[in-house]
Order: sequence, then structure tokens, then C-alpha cells
Amino acid sequence: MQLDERKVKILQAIIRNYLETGEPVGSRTISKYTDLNLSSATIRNEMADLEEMGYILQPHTSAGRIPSDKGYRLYVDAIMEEKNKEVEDLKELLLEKEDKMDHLLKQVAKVLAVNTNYATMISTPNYRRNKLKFIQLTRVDHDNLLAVIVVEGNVIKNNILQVASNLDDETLLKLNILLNTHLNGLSIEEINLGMIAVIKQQAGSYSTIVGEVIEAVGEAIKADEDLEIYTSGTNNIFKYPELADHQKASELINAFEEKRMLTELVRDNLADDGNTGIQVYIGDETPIQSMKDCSIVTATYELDEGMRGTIGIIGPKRMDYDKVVNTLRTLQGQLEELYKKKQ
Amino acid sequence: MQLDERKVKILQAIIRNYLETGEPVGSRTISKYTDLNLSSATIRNEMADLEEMGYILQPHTSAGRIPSDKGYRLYVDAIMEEKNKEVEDLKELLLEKEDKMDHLLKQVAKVLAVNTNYATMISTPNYRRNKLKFIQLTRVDHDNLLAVIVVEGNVIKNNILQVASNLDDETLLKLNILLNTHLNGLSIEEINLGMIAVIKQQAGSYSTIVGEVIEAVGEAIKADEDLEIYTSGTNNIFKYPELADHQKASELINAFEEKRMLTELVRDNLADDGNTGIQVYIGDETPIQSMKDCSIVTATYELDEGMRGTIGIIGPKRMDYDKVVNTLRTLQGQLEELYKKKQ
DNA sequence: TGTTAGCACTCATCCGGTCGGAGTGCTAAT
DNA sequence: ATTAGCACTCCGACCGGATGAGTGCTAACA
Repeated sequence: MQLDERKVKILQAIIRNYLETGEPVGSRTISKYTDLNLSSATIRNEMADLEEMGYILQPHTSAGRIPSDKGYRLYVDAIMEEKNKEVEDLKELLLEKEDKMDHLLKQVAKVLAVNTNYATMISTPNYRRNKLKFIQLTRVDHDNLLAVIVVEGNVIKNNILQVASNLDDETLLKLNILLNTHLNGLSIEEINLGMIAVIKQQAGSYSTIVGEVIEAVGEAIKADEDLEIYTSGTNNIFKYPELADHQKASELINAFEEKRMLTELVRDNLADDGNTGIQVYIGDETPIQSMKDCSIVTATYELDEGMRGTIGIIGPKRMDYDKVVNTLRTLQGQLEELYKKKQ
Repeated sequence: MQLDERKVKILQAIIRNYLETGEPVGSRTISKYTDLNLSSATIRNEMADLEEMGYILQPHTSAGRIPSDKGYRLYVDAIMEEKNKEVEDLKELLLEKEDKMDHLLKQVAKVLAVNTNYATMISTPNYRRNKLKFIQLTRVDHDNLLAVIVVEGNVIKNNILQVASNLDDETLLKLNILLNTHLNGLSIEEINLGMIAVIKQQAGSYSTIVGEVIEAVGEAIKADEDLEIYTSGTNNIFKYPELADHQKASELINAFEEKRMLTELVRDNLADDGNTGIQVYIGDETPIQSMKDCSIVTATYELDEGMRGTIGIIGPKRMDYDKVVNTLRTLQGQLEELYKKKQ
């Protein structure tokens, strides 16, 4: 069977209508809804075809039709029109002075949730492949040393190390110089075991301390574990009856709280190096089992070379894809712009 | 009317039973449940009295009785027996190497949630009245300065400051000495405007930088805004039908996500200086509007002089008060112990 | 040949009535 | 003071009919 233009129009009408109401939509509704001027009977015939082709389905006989995952997919890929809605208020909200990254991100998640009425998440940008800028060891008190590690992008890590107390200021200075001359400007791939051995050897009796510092450096640069995720608007799921029953709601909320799953989603997203775009997962396509009745739209934002994070919107399958995709696209741009301004 | 021993026993039986089942409990049940050997008729009479006195109530005529808030209150205050249950597994779980405070706290919240089947929250300890340990200014690159601020308890703050580039190493050293000699060991109350003026004057042309650093110090010590709250087990509320309807669940989840309310709860708790104990809020007693169908049990933990945080458990009014109170009490001790070991 | 009106059919939902069970309050007997 | 017994209340489950939305099919029409 052919998916001719009329079928597409009817499918589009069904989806649009279903997005609004959440109720199965019948032939009569479509007959009036579209500008095709077809009777409900004709629509019925077409709908039977569309169902056979797998784009729509009936919850039960004598109910209207609802879009299938395949239907949504077609809608997102081919039909959806790019609206250029005004999302300028987002910008204003974002520009409230937010100098700290985590506050900003929390704010973004929240604004996005309020704006879209879906649940949202945002990950901190990950700093994979970042380089060490410098290291500083300082004595804090008798047997504690503070290691401050600054990586590119001015991300700072602190680490308290316990040491034997026989460490005078001069030695400390030497260690500082030793570490900095060897390690500054290097990325995690460039710090190998051989180099570490050399440094340790030069550190002589302080090799243990140096070892600990280098380990901390490794953790600071790799920073993968630091992938923090903020969520907002979780309770929006209650606005969609199809997600709100106890079983599903509980699982969803758990997924949002645990964040483990979300982390994986983000990882997948970021692992795909070329991907700087917007990704739509519909129903079963989602990598998160407990969200298989949802759709997830993710956007990757890139603040700087290799410094990327993910924004995600999780809602019912009858999500307003147009709006969501456009909002995310705008937001992407704004985040990047904002970052440049801050620099 | 008198609340004699028998009435208390019956009330206790009603509550115990209701805690288990969540269903209104009838006279016949109690008649068999207790070791009083009374017929259901007698129990009925007593129950009528208890109802008149306000300790129990009927959801509707010809239903069994459920405890009123007043009933729970009596139970918690007077009746509840202190069980010394084993909560040792908590300890084991906590001792998994968790060197970072925030990870530890998240872990605690989670363990507690899994253990009790209620929603839990924990606040970071607040450092009000903490003293500055030392300050360190370091050049990061041409026009960025890193200020590392360490306060007692080894809490570390970093701050990047933009500066004009004409700042040589010697000046930096002088500024470091200047700041440290004046400010080390001081609490926020002790740093006043007069002192700041003196330091700024001595800093000469670098007074702007010094000003910014001091401001950062202020924020680091005050740290009030840093009251972070971690929650866990939110989806446990779905285990209790009386909390699980859409309306309530949505409000509750919102409260957990927003955390604003929880913050206030914590503040109230911590503001009460003498309070190092366990607090039980039943139903309407709670300061959080959206939790008026819940009970909240909070415990204050004190890691160090003036370094206190709050743990909270939020569940249905038919909460297992015995278990919760005991678990919290044990946890309190363990957290404090753990902290001492780390020191 | 594509479109449409009409009709019989299906199915979810709503509504009112019935019924059983759980639990009560009251009374009279112990 | 306690208890057995009984009438009463009320909730919840179950049932059957009515309703209405929506379908598939067929026959007529342009």
C-alpha cells in the first residue's frame, strides 16, 4: 500500500488531535478537523489502511485511533513543521545573575519544566580530554595537605591528603615545582605509568604523597564520575493520565531519583562524538526500560571543544514534539552564547 | 472521663493493628488481638469512649476505628516501647569507603529509605560559626586568580577572580600574608567592616582584589545558602494508598523536588540550639502544608560543635514510629562516630 | 472508481438497584 | 461490670440496562 499525501494528512490530523486531548480520535472528528472535506466514512477507510500499515492503532474495537510509535516516528521525522516560536522568555529567565554553573543548570531544568509541562533533566558538561592547568600543594595543618588541582575551563578540584608531619615548606615548594613542570598542560591520555615512575623517583622519600596527588589529578581530569544530573518537574508526569498510574509513576519517579539510568542515557549521547543535535526516542526506542511509555527528547549542548552536556525532556508519547524540539534548539544556542559571554 | 490502663491498651492495640494493615480496625479484631480477654462488645464500649475523648475516629459509621493525630501523639509520647532492634547493617553499609561528605550523605539517605520504606531526607551539616583556617591566592593564568578558602572542618571553597594582569608573584605573596595574618582563625561575626577597611588600606592598589576575596570568605563561612538537601525513596509513598492518589502524590513529590519547604524544616530544627534530639510531627503538626497527611520524624546530628544537620523520614501517619525513632537514634550515633574516625 | 450515506454492531462508561459483610449501638440478661 | 444478641448503617462489589461514540460493511451515487 502507498502512503499517499492524503493518508499523511490524516495521520497528521490524528496525531495533532491526540496530542491535545489524550483521547482516541474518531473518524468524525478528523472529518471536521481537516480542510480535506472528506466524510467520516472515507476517513474510516483511510484509517483502516493506516492501521494496517502500522501507523495508528485501536485501544479496543469501536474506539477511535491513537498513533503508534511508528506513527509518532514518521511525524517527528517527516511531517513536523518547524515552528519558530518565541522562547525569548527562557532567555530572560536564564540571565538572572547565575554565576555558578550548578545553579544555572538547576535553573535551566526548572524553567524548562515549567515551560513545557514535562519532566526535564540536564547534565553537567563533562570535561573529558581536558588538560591539567596547574597543581598546588599547601599545608593545612600538622598532618594534612591540601591539593588544589585546576583543569582547563577553570574547573577546580580539592583534595585533602594525610601526610607525615616532617614535611617542611622547602620540600613542599620542591614538590610543587616537580609536579607542575612534569604535568602541566597534559591530558589524561598523556600521563602514563612511565612518567609517573619518573616523577616518583625524583620525589624520593615523598613518592607516596606524589602518588596520591597524581591519583587525584587523574580523577580530576577524567571527571567522568562527576557527571551530575539535575532534574525538575518530575511531578509533571501526573498531568498525563497514561503515565500517572501507581505502577508507572513509581517507576518513573524512581528513575528520576536514582539517576543511574539517566546517566547512561547521557553517556550514550555524549559518546557519539559527532552528535551535537537533537535526538528523539519514542516509546520502546528509549534506552531506559521504565520509560518505555514515554518519549524522550535530548539535546547536546557544547560549551567548548569537547565540553558537552545533555538536556533532556521526558514526557508522554503524545508529547508536543514541535514545541519541545524548538525549545531545546533555542536553549542549546542560548547556553552556548551565555558561556561565551562569561568567558 | 479517665484514660485508664485498659483504654490505653486498647488504643495501643488499635494503633499497632492499623500501622500494619492501613485498614480501619473493628472491635472483634481487638477482642482477639489483645491478651485482655474481653468480648467485642466491651471493646466497643471502650472504643466509643476513646472516640469521645478524641484518640480515635471513624471514617464513617459502621466502619472500624483509626487513630486520630491525638492518638498517634499519645502513642509516640507515652506508649511506644523502645525496641533495640538491630540496625547494624546500616553501619556496615555506611562504612563502605565514602570519603566525600556529599556521597556519604546521599548514601545515608538511600540506605535509610530502603531500610524503612519511607521517603527520607538529609541535610548537609551547616557550618554557621565556623572559623577560617586559611586563605590562598594563586595565579591561574594572565588575568585569573584562584582563591582557595579553607574553613574549619576542612571544608574548602574555590573562587576564581578576574584581575588586571599587572600582578607579580611578590605582590601575590604579600597579599597572601596580609590576608592570612588578619583573618585566620576568625569566625564570621568577628570579621567586621572596620577590619576589612584596615586590610584594604594595607593592600593599597590591590584593595579591589582583597575586597573580592573577603567577600568570598564571607560566603564560605556563612555557608547558610549551602544548605544542601538530599532525598531518597520518594517513590516509597506509593506504598501507602492513603498518600498515593494523584493529588497528594504530586504535591508530595513536588515538595521533595523543590526542597524549599524541606530547607525551612531543617532551619527550624537547627535554629533550636538545644535540640539535639528526635522530633516527631504528626499530621497537621507538620510545618509543611503539603505533608499534612504525613508524619515526619527528624533527628539532628551534630558532628562537631555547631556543625549540625538534620535527617528526616517522611511517611504516612501510620508510620512505624518505634522502628523509625530507633533507626534514627542509631544513625545519629553512627554518623558522629564516623566523623570522629575520619578526623 | 472513488466517495458517501446509512445501518447494524461493538464496546466502554455511566447509573441505579441489589446484596452481603463488616461493624456499630443499644438493650437485656448474666 | 460484662456479655450475647439483634437491628441497623454503610461501604463496596456485582449486575443489567441505557447511552453514546465509533467502527465495518454495503449499497448507492457522481
